[in-house]
Amino acid sequence: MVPGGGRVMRTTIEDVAREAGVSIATVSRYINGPPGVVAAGTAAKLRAVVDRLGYVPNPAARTLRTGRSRLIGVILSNIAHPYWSTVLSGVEEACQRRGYSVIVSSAGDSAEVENRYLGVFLDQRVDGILLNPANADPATVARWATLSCPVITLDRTLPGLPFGLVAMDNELGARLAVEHLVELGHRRIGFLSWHVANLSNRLERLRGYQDSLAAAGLATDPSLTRFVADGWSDGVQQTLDLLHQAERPTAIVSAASTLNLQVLAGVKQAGLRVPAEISVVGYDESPWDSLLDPPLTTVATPAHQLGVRAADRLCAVIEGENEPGGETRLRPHLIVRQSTTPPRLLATASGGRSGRSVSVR
Amino acid sequence: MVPGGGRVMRTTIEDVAREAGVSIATVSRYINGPPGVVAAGTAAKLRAVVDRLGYVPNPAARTLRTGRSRLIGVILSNIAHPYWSTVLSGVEEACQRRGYSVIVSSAGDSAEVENRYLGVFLDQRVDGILLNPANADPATVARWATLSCPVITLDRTLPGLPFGLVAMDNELGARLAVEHLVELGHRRIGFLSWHVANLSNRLERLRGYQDSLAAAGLATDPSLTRFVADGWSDGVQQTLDLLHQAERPTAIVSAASTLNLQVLAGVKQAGLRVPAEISVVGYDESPWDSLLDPPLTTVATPAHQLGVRAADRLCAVIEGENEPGGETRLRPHLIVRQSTTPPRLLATASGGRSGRSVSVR
DNA sequence: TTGTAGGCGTTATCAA
DNA sequence: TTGATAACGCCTACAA
Repeated sequence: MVPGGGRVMRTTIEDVAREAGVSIATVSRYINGPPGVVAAGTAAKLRAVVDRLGYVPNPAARTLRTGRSRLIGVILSNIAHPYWSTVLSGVEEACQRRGYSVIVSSAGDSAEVENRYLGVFLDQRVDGILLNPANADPATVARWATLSCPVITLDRTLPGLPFGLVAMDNELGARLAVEHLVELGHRRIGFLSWHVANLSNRLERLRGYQDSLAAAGLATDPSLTRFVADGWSDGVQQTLDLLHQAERPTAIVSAASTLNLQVLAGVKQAGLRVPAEISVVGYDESPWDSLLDPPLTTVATPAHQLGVRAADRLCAVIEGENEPGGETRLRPHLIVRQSTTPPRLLATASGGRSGRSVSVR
Repeated sequence: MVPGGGRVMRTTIEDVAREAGVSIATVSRYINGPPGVVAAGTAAKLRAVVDRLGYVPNPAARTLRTGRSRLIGVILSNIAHPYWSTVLSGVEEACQRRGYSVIVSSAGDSAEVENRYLGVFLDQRVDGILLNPANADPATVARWATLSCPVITLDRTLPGLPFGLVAMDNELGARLAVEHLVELGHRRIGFLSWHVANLSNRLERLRGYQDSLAAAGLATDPSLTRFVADGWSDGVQQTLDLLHQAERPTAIVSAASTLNLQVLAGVKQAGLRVPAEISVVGYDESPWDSLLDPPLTTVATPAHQLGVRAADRLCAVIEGENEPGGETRLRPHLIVRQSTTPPRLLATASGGRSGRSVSVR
């Protein structure tokens, strides 16, 4: 049987060689070599033939021969989430620019699924991997450690592994939120985070919160920091708990985009109005933040840019232009909308909310 | 130079053959053939060796030989948009299940970019393509027509081409919206669509609107149907125009997820309250619809499911289980929230909004 | 500057 | 039931 089954036969390097009256080696050199390796006249002739025949090298043959596929594997926790789909669009844009194709997968924050995808990608001989790692157990770490292709992790580190990192400046993000609130006059500021679980990005935001409180001369009351378990209900519950304690906070910082709505729901259930009775700062910019009532003040992170930078770095490593390690940090900025205002005490004294509806972008 | 550069050499079919004391042909048969082609004893031995060595066939070599890559190309208008990222997650899920990998691209609704990606995908020898086609000029259509790999279009047809289609039932979607409003007592119902531009999905929604008006015995007043030009401002403007005419509608149907917010903005600019003074029905379910003020009544479309079905059909075609043509339609359903209510006249008579906050899901 | 030739890892034909 | 072997299309060391 003819290999290739019913598929149309594409033109090969041999067709070009025959048509141009040269050897296939010359064609290959013309295609891949630096300009000048083939004589000017030959090159001109080849250019014409390649154009006319529409020749494109067969990537499978090329991969087989060179061991490089020009494929990049991306493993994200959830491609349907706005944050990650934005990151992905950045990755795709950068890879396209550099001539790589992107294979995607959605691992749902499960180390096991992650591992399965890793296998698929390695089997496909991807040239590099972009990974937003789930919480890593030792077995997984061991597996990742033996990888022979470059990996760059997104958002978080994989502790103990020498991979490059492209992430947000999380300490800065938390600090921006806290400083904004402190400036407004808040003294008791709650902080809601997913269970830290040794994940670097969560640790950093927590540290940013604690450090900036300290810098402002405020004590950290442990009861103001809450860690939420996976799922929808616990975030709401923790927010309620936070608000039901004797001396309740006048503001809350949500430390993750996926917690913003839980915090807001908790505040609503507690019967408090935002921002009159409690200020709320969200994390990450979701497309609906400006549509909420009130529009949410939030720490905006450059997700698209993260994707671009990560892909660029990975391609550079693949092409030997760059060392694999090291970290790139992207700076978030604060978007002040209407969910934050001076705390009631001051608000009353100074005439209330009126001055706070300015939108800084 | 050794091919494969610094990459670790993976175990090949030859390693397995040597280790098991058989020929590579036997190994290949064991790997690919139907069970039973190799003797039971040999199979057992091979299973053990394959396991121990962790052998996985090199996809490049396989592709080179068979002409099949187990790669599927997906061209979407915008992977960062919630609708499309949800579709993509469905595609990815189904492909993963069937052992295919997904290459993504975001073409930004430009036929030119679409074409470039098409080239990239063909060069990569994808086994099939999933495409949400932009508005096609004849040249593009001609190019698509000559394709040798199966294509399934998403959401819209590419007129004149025999590709399979997986799309929503758009007529039904528009009908659900109109019937809901008619039931509430509305008689003048506006309809806002992007310029139809010969795109099948837009035409179908328009027809659904017109037909269901007719079925309800209502005349179609052309001034109630508005077509919006690309961009942000025109949708707002058209909504204003619609509302400023002498006998203004009591309800508006937005015919595209990307128009929902423009309609809402226009209504706001016109100084009308939703739903007291005007009812609004949106299209597609965006994650923020339930967070809007008021929460938006909307025609929800099964985006994830669309991706799953499209990928499944494409894989089936690739594997010869299925004919390439034909269409699959997915049924939307209406989610009634609080942006729709009986028109003022009736509302006053019957006690107003109170009864309408039931959420049907 | 160009050509010859070997081999990358598979699958599939043919013969045994 | 198995083995030997010829491609698949390309890149590159080596020779000319």
